[in-house]
Amino acid sequence: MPPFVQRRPLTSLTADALLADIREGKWRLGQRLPGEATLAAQLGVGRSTLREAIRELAGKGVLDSRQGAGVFVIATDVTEDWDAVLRRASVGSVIEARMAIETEAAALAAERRTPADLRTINRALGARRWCDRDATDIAEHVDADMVFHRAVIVAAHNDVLAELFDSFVPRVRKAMVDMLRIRPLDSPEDDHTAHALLATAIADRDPAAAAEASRTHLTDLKRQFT
Amino acid sequence: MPPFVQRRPLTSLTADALLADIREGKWRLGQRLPGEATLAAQLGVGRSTLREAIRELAGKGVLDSRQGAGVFVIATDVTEDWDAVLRRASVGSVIEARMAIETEAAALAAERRTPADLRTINRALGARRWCDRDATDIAEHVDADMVFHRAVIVAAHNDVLAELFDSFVPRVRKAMVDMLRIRPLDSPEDDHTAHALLATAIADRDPAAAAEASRTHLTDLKRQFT
DNA sequence: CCACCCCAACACCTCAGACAAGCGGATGGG
DNA sequence: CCCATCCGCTTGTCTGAGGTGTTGGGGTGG
Repeated sequence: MPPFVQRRPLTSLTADALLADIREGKWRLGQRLPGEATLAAQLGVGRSTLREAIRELAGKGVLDSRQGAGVFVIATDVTEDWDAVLRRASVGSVIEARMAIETEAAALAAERRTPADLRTINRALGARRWCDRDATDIAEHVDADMVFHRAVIVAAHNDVLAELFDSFVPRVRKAMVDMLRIRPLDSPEDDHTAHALLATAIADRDPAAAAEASRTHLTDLKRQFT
Repeated sequence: MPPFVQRRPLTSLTADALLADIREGKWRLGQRLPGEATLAAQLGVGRSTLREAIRELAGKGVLDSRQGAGVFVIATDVTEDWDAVLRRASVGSVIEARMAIETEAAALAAERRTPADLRTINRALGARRWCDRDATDIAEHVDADMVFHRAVIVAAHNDVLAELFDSFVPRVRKAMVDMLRIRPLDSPEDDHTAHALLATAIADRDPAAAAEASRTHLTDLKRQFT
């Protein structure tokens, strides 16, 4: 019997069916799915179609297929959209989270920074200062600031912290641009000094000072937002 | 660290190659990609392989293919699946990130905790102790531990930190269960004392002590994993 | 009895080819 | 100028074949 008319590709429908089965616990977390041939026959689709459906779920992080072993469930649900959380949260909450990440990263960076990391940080610091004095575009200021902070995070050599920071960038960037448009920094010179202090602490391999410098800077930042 | 180059399915490599091309702007947002046959020839892979790579990127929300029309770029960057990052990251990195979040949250909790928060924390602490002494299932121990730590995070009254912690739970939970199965805690009593110390610091509204207690506990934890 | 090695069955991976289904521009009639 | 139709190109789906990696069981030596 030919299938009913369907506007959506069979691949997509198959992926939905599989996800529904996984959600209702037909196959548990970490468990192996039936073989391609078996599953394709059960669902009444061709092997290619099933394979593409599996790929789609693999892209979503639900399935993982290992050659020779089988296809395994690695998540029972699609993860919540992280951007949505950040949009919903207040600026204060985001800065607090940023403080948690950046102070820790600053301390780690002081311990782990390589000469190359140091060069990147100092170059970013220089660009940042140049922007402070000459550039007129506020967005450019903020971007230069982000580049510097990201260089610090990278020097910590921790992928999780780096990824967290990257998630925060768009939200923080927008908030900072909006704020600076309304009320510019009281003292650009002090702002630069705070950043230079952080860079120096990292160069000196002084974790405590680096964390301290990062914390005071972000505390000031938060005060401006409230 | 795992080997830098490891045998990966051609499908996955192809998906990465496409994503790299998109990121560097070879094809712009909303633009149509070359036809499957053309692209497959260019990349030197079979059409099925290319199709599965496209399907994988479609699952990530980067590409969208419409029958008869072509394949289109619908996002130039992939909001990296958070779970995927945590799976790929080392346990050490995850614990370091956890340290960043929990020490900050502990300090905030000490300032903001309500009487209700305190009750929840103490109840979780009690359940945790009970598990230490009577329960036999390792997973039950770990779950009780997670409940306690989550109660602390909730007391910080910061949605972003709470959401971050929740993202970490599955990964950390699995790692802890695996580890405890191989090598149980040296001293369950000391472990309980460390947690009780944290609860007391929060009750006393002492941010520095709370952060300190949280940090020492997680440092010990990290030591066991390395 | 245990530890180790070997191998065959099984699983996914990759390719090639064929035909169906759908979109979009070109075409030609009104 | 408008619109219905046609045709070329694109993706969708299926099938069959051969390749590669994993796993677990049986045989062997200690």
